[in-house]
Amino acid sequence: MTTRRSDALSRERIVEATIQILDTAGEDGLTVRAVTAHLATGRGAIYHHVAGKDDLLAAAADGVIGRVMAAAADDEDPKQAIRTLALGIFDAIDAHPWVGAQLSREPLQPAVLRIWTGVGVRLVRLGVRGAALPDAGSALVNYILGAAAQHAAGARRAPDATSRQAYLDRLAAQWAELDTDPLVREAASLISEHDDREQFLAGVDIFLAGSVAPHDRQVSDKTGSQTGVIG
Amino acid sequence: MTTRRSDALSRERIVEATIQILDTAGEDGLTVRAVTAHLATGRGAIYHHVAGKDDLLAAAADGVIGRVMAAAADDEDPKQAIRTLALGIFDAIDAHPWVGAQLSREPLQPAVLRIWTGVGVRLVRLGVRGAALPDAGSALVNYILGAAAQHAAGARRAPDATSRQAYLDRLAAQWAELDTDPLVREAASLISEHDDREQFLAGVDIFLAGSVAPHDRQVSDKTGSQTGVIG
DNA sequence: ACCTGAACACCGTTCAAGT
DNA sequence: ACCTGAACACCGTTCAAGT
Repeated sequence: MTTRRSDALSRERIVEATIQILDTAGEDGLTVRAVTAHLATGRGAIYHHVAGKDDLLAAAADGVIGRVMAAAADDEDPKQAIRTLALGIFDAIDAHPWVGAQLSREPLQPAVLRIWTGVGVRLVRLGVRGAALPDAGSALVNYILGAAAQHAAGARRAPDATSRQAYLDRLAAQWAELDTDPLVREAASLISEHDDREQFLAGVDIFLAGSVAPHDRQVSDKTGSQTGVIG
Repeated sequence: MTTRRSDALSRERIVEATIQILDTAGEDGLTVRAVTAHLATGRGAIYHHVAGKDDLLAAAADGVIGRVMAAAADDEDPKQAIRTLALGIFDAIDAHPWVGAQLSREPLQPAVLRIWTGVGVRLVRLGVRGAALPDAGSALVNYILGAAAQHAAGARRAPDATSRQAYLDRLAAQWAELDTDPLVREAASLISEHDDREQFLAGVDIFLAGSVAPHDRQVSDKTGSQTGVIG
């Protein structure tokens, strides 16, 4: 009674099925049983093509991010190019919330390396050089990944506009309750009016401004004592 | 043969046991069975005091972050106060890597609200006001959470100095392979020499520089079309 | 009211048996 | 070489029965 298989199994077809299931049923809905049922095969069949569930999730995220990076138009203005890239990642995670959680799970996965590279080349074009490049790169990448994960988690809990509003009101109320400072309370009231995408872009601009501005770094001796030097 | 219970069960004792298990056995080692065995009670006993495993993880993370926020010394210089707070969170996540993953999972959880508040009050003290406050706050919070999650994930995979070095070499090699730009390759070679804690602080300083510097924000009409206005 | 632990409805992964 | 699906070793959560 299951749909008959038309093609042989392959890593690509398995990953494609995984993305479809994640988009439809969410992260909790991704089970090996669901994937193999979708492909009309036995539960153990996929283990000939993928290492396991972790590999499956990383490959699915790379499928989504890979398309974004390939499609990202490269503006002549390097700042604008970085904004476009960041927004592309944001929109992709908005459309596929499970990617947001996945990118925070493993720094070495292909999708994250793609983002590092995309950000890296554009920062070079912006004129960032030497030791400032890894610093600015990690700042921007970590901000993008952090914001995307938080937005995706929020989108997962409150998918439609009404529940989103209720969610934000609850957040604003809780926050206002925590602090009596009138300025903080005012900021809390602004939460329910904000647009996630706008706010995300505002953060990108803050990091861009900070990356080109000369900043008063303190000497490293004073702060880098606990973890110490590696090796 | 199990150790006899000396006290009655309570939410605090359950959360304390959860933190101990997470620190010892990692996130994969946290099972309801492990918690109840540690407390020498039946598997279903904890459900009288906590909602479930999600609640348990959120409460454990709040336990760790709550202590950090309470202990964070408040420097008179508002920039230094922000650096101290960020480093406190970073160090806590370095010591308890599972917290890094947990904070990215749910924006409304107590631990994340604590961080929002701590960052918010210090930004006000720095002179950030009005609409710039939520923008700067979300930028900093999302950067802290993103960087902490990435660092924690790396620390989980490579706990000691030797495996960390091998890990970074592999990352640098993969990155250099992806791009032929000599400047990017040079940046990739710098990866294996960097210190995570130093780089984290450099990112905080970039953010601080960008928050006080006037930056060339573009008009919102041009970018905020997809998600649209809420409500 | 709180605790117990068997039972339930699931998981990911393995592996002998087939093609 | 690839696929099948039963079997294995786990999960989180529920709930009748006890105290």
